[in-house]
Amino acid sequence: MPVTELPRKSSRLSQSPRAAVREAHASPKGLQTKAAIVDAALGLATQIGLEGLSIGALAEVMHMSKSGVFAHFGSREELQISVVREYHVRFEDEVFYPAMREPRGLPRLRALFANWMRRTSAEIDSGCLYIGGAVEFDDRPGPVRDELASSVRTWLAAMYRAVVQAREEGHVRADADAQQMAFEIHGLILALHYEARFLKTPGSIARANTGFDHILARYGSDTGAQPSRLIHPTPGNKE
Amino acid sequence: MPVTELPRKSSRLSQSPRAAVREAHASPKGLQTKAAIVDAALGLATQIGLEGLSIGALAEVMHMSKSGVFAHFGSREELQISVVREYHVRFEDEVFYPAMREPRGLPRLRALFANWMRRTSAEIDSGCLYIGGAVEFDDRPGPVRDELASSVRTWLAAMYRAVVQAREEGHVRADADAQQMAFEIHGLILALHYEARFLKTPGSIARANTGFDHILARYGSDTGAQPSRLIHPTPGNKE
DNA sequence: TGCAAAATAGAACGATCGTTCGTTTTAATT
DNA sequence: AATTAAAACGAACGATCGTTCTATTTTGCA
Repeated sequence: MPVTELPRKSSRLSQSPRAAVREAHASPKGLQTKAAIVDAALGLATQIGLEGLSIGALAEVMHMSKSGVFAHFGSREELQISVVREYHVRFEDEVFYPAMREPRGLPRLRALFANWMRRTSAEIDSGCLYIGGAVEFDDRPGPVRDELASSVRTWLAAMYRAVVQAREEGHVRADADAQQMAFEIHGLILALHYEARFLKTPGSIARANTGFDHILARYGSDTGAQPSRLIHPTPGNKE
Repeated sequence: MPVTELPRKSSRLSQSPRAAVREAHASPKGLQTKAAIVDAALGLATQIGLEGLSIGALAEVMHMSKSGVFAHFGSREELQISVVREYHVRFEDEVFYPAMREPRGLPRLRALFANWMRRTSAEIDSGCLYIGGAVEFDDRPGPVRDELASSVRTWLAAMYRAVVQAREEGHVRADADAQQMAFEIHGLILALHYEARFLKTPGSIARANTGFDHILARYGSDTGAQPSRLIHPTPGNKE
């Protein structure tokens, strides 16, 4: 299974030709307000979903006319794609790149999960676009779904790679199934989002952290398996 | 934390007064077509979501007029609630009650998970209302959200109860945290739904089953921890 | 078989949606 | 300061939404 490296500025480089042409003729002011629109759109989309995101509501938030907002994207679909790309960039900056400063192996894997947890915990109020978008575009083919799936796969591949490296470093058992381990970790994040955001079950954050410890204990090499504490323990885990 | 028993005919008994009055004057034919409408609506809702469910599309599927369909419910919201109730009833019949025939403790817990897995596997094509609805009604208060959350909580409480009973029977460690165990199991189902339905990752079903074995191995009492095989192994787990 | 009631149809409503078009205002450049 | 292009506006479009109303058909019961 091929796992590609997360490119630093992939979001900007991989834009559709249409948007690229559009921005080639754009003036600084245009780019600035477009960025502001995308920012507001991201805020709306994480709350009411990518499908619920309407240009009318977005225009109202921006104190602009519908057509004024619309002109920056050319279609609602292009707006949705821009929102997904923006989310992807922020996710990278907040979760992926900071963890890359940790040494390969268990420290980096811990940092990836800790950062992921911190972001998901914050998203208990706002909502996660990768989770919400997955449900909305389950069986709705098209460029928005492709963009979403591509972003998520890139992130999960990074997680998988960290597990493989931890195995190479001898921090997890040599016979550990990296895909299996990444799958179980993914489940913890999803359960946290579901139970904390929808059901509002108290203690979900602590349970996700504990679940990660359990996974590490299971797959940890018999030699250097510390009692496993998170790099950056989130304050307020007890509730 | 109180865990209530799943009442056998709760769905019929707990209907809103408005719908109850309506059906008090209903003729057999009316109830019959209403059931058919709810059935079709459930099919649509699992695919495009409860929010995407429109009366117009539903009427087209039913070969009826919009107003004809509408009259059975009085509002779109009441239709959505009916769909959630129907989903709840089917979930009970398919997942919960069959497992109750298994003896308390580990066998029943295994059966609950196996049935849950079987249903979620089938829903890779159709979609799960409990998962999709949770995302759609994350922060959208109202009776639909209440109905959804109530149903899910009832089911998760049943799962929790099975874990507690397995602990009482000595099938899992006496110091095991039942809420924690139920949380981790829930995560496996969510990861399966996400990776199989949205990302179409091969092997997800097998990974969910393996994850359950890992959880049982972790929490299993040192005495009677069999190598853990599922009651009803789903055919085609390898892919 | 006749009669009342329930079930369904059909048309129309106000609202909102994404989108288009022509115009006007604003910004960037010479 | 003048010129040109980009940005924003405002009105309107066709479509679809949930809902309401009245009329018609169908059903269940005496």
